[in-house]
Amino acid sequence: MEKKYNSEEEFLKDYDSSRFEKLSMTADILIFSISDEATNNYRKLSKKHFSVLLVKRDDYPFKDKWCLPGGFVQIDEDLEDAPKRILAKETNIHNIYLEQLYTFGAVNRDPRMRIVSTSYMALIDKNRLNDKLHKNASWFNISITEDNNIVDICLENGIEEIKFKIKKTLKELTTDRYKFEVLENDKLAFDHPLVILAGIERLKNKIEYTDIVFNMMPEYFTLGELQQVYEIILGKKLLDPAFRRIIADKVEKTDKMKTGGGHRPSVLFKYKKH
Amino acid sequence: MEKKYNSEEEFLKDYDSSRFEKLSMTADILIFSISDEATNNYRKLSKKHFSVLLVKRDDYPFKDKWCLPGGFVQIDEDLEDAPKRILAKETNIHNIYLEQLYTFGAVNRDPRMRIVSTSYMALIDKNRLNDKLHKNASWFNISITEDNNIVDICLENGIEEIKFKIKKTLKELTTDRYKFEVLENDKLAFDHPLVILAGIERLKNKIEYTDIVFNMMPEYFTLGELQQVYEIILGKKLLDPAFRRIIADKVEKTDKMKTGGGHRPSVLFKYKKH
DNA sequence: CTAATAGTGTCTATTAGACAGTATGTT
DNA sequence: AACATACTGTCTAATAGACACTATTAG
Repeated sequence: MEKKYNSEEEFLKDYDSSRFEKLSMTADILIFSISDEATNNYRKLSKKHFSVLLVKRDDYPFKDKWCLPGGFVQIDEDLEDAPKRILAKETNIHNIYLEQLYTFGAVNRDPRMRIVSTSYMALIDKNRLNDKLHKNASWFNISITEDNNIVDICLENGIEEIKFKIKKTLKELTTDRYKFEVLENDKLAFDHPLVILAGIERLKNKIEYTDIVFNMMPEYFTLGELQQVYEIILGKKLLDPAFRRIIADKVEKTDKMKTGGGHRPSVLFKYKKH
Repeated sequence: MEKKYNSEEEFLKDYDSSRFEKLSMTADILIFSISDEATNNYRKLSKKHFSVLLVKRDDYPFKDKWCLPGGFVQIDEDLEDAPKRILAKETNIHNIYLEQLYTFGAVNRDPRMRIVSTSYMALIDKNRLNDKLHKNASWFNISITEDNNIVDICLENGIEEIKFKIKKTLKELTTDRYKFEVLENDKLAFDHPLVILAGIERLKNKIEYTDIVFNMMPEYFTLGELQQVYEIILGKKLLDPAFRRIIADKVEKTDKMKTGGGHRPSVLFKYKKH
């Protein structure tokens, strides 16, 4: 029989916080951005890639594998402050777009002990980064194909290639939710393949009904560049007039132009808030 | 200087899991359903309500306040199994729609100690529940109004009324994300006002592009009933022909009819998977 | 007959998709 | 001149919104 208390204070004074075995939490961050690939044809636009920042692990566990930037949530730190702290360490930018993605908590997801991880998605404009990357960090371009509910993801940074496959199976009857299962993965630590996929899907989805893309754009951009970004994230070509109609009220014409491309110059636009 | 290890096994054997102070986790579940309100006019359809299951707290902390069903995540239990276990205890239904909502982790959200809580949203058809509710549990009808970024929510179960207000403030520059702040709240424990709002918003959003509503519908229903459910969740009237066009390929006509309403009988439909 | 809901036809307005055409810089 | 991209006009198809009308039952 439990003891009876007369007030909240009395109860709290007596509370045994070790009644349940405690666990650790980490925060992992998917930092997404857009990369430019130089072209050898002076006329052509530089090809854009959608990329994610990974860190090579120096230490155990998963030594020499790649993982998302992350770290332990401190006992006196709000959950959402952990990714902010890590982001500040990893980049030198302030005011970064950050949103909570999903909390992963399989019992054996970490070999050290029970660790639950809340993942976050951050979107940045790489150009603001002025090369202050952490020494083990590297941008990987993402390519993704899906066939018959098997998702193939390939990440490459010019030196190394990371490939993995994830199987999606319909979980419940009346839902759009899937169960995700990692089929092949040599080079990524933890359950990070799942986190990466979750982030890509969230972004793909949100780009259609929010303005989050602009977090990855420089201050001034051409509509062609913006369209390219939409195209690589959505994974499909868009028709120019339709695209321009849709984003017309999200952008603002400036009096600047982008010239020097071996073709007609393009007007530079700015993001315009609602 | 850290010790150097030669293998993952060696490292793990030596790993000190108490390097960071650990914390506890709970899972809270928003169980949503649709309630019928009896009418005194034999002709009229019974009014439908959108409702949430709350539990009155018998013990400290927050003794005598209402809260969401929830409990501690066990050390040897997958995160997503915790809400399933709690749901099984609270209801007698299997195969319930369950989706992870958000993880709340403010340092002082629980007066006992550091507790991070992952919230889940469950959708059920109350009719399958055959009255096996937990003794302290009760269904509350939800009404919600928003004015000038202040959300007013009122929950009532026929006996008691729970009112609270939440202020939404735009957080970041280029996003749709808000910061939520509870302004008034006497009767709900913890940060559960925030959890409830997060759930309502998620559902409101998802009802438009998924089939989740059908998790709250009985096997056979009329299109009028289905439309009523859409209307209370979206908080607006819909036009019949438009509604029927939209859900046409999600439902299947049966040869059953619903009669006895003092008006033209209605064909009963079933959910049809894509 | 009447109140109340069920269910459909159709017109219009808006939005999305497609294609063709014109414009203009660099080498 | 020619290449590559920028940008626009317009036709058509599909979708959403609105309204009016018919149908059918219990009391």
